[in-house]
Amino acid sequence: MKIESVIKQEVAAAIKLIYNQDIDEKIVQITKTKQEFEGDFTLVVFPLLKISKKSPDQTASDIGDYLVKNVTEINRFNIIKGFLNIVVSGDYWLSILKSAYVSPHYGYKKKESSEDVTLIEYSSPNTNKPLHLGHIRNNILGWSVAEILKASGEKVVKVNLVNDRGIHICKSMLAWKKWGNEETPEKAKIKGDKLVGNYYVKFDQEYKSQIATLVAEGASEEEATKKAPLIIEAQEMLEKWEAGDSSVRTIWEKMNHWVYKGFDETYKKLGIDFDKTYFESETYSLGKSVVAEGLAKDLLIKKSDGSIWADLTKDGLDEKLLLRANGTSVYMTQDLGTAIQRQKEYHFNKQIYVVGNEQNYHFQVLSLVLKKLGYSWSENLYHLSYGMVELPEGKMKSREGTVVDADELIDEMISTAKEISLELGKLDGYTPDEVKKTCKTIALGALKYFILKVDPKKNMLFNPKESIDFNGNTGPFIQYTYARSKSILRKANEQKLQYSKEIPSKIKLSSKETEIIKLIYEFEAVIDQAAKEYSPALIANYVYELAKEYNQFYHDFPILKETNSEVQNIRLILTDVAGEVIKSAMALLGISVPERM
RNA sequence: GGUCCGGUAGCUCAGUUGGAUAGAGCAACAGCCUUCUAAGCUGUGGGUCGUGGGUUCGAUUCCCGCCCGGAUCACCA
Repeated sequence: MKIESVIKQEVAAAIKLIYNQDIDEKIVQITKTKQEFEGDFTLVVFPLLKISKKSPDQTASDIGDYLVKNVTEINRFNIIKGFLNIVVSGDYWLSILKSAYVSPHYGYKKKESSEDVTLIEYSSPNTNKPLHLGHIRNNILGWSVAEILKASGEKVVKVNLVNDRGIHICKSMLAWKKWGNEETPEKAKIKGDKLVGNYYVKFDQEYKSQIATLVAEGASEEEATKKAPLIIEAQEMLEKWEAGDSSVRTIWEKMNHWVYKGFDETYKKLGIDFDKTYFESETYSLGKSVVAEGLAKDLLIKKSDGSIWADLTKDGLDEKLLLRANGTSVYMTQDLGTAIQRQKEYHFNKQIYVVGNEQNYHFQVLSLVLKKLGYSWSENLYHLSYGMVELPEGKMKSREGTVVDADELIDEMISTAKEISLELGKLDGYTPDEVKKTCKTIALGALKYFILKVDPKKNMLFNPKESIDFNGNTGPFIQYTYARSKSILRKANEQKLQYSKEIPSKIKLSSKETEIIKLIYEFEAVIDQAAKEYSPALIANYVYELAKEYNQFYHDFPILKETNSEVQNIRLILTDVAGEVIKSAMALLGISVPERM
């Protein structure tokens, strides 16, 4: 049992004995003791004063005496301003270190997978443009949350829903057909997604100039936007696509194929993957029957033009269109359909959508409509909403060319990592292959950590210059700490300082050592908390704390110079375990740690 | 205007179910390479936790009002 729980129980027992009262364990508040005071756990005694009818200090001292007498793990206590600081014995922490060391996963026990399935959808790209910085946040968030959930014992299915149809793809297709001269990624020597993106931009430029011409000829802006020949042609193309026109479908398949190849490269670079990929071209008509059913049951309303709506005014929202007058579905219809389909397919316990906060309203409506239609699991849908990534100059705008391309960013990070590493002489004696691998590891570590350490729901600022910072609270700092720990162990091995698995049961730990063991001890709880809050940021900030603590520790105590072999042994074991916990924690963020750097 | 989210040091961010003197990093300044790797360590300065009220022994945390910033309120996805 966790030591906190033991203390809680014993405090309750103490109150029963001393003040002869039964209490609700909830009012027993056990927190971690602040660094500047002596102790490991702190009992806040204020809530207990009503029961004890004594002064804070007297109450604390009564309970403290009882604890020391009755709990073997508790050595002593001190009282400061109504806070009872409890000192847990070094032997207890030693035993924690020992059990962590002999367990196969060091820091935490991998839990048995439960039967509950969690579906997590992320990435969900459009196929008309390459991935950018915003997608990176989405992708690594989704992937990391999936890993965290797995670590906390859930069964997770990672899905991607590719938006491969619609007017935006037709725009790229049309521009390619008109001005592309049968260009291919191979001929142009660029990634397929980039090529398709270029034609999307081309379309937009030509379209704008057509609008300008029309406006010059006296049309209103609104008219011109609708009447420009290009947009009409694109719409015709979409209709042909829907009708299954083979020539349009052929171009569509060809260009989408290019894009997928490009996306796969980017995903691979980022180190993310999916268990299943859905395509909107296959799901876009889903949900129609559900809407029809809802209408038949009078849960939805039909307007005079034939369009079908959900009335959400009672929930404080507006009416929401579910089916157009011409019978075609909209975004919401599809999402209703896919949610129901996935429920049938996976019987998921919950489904998480990793989608930007601009769609908060959409997901609010999705849940409500499903509920209205009688699906009780609608409350198990969770929108993991994340904020925008902003640049120092402001928001990313594709029109103004201020979008940060995912591939370019990664490449830039890699070359910067290389520059800095060379400058510091970190890569001396590396083979070209090792150089490449290490720089990639560091660059991705920097990028991923920089993004994941921020609370998802907050908008975040991405400063390209400052993000490639390897000092302080950064991925490379943590990687560096791990590499150092490995280096110590290697050295110890060379010097035949073979440390045994036998941990002496009685040895005095320094306060720094105890701090590190406490952090290791917390790891499992942190994972559970992070899983509950879908928060990689929690893991990130935890592992930083551990790395920092450890860095300070081995600065203060040159382990290999230690003359007492028992102390040296303990420190080497601590080094080993702390390193492995850092590695496990970073793995949950999708960040690998190098053996050397 | 309605709804949702944010506002903590000059900047980027933490802050556990309400607890002690609100914490890191960057930037600035001053030190530390004969240790295992200085991508590091130590120290100094920097705060009316947007603001005004309320609840409480105790509020950055919970409730209400206001101010500022963002998102959204499409027969786009």
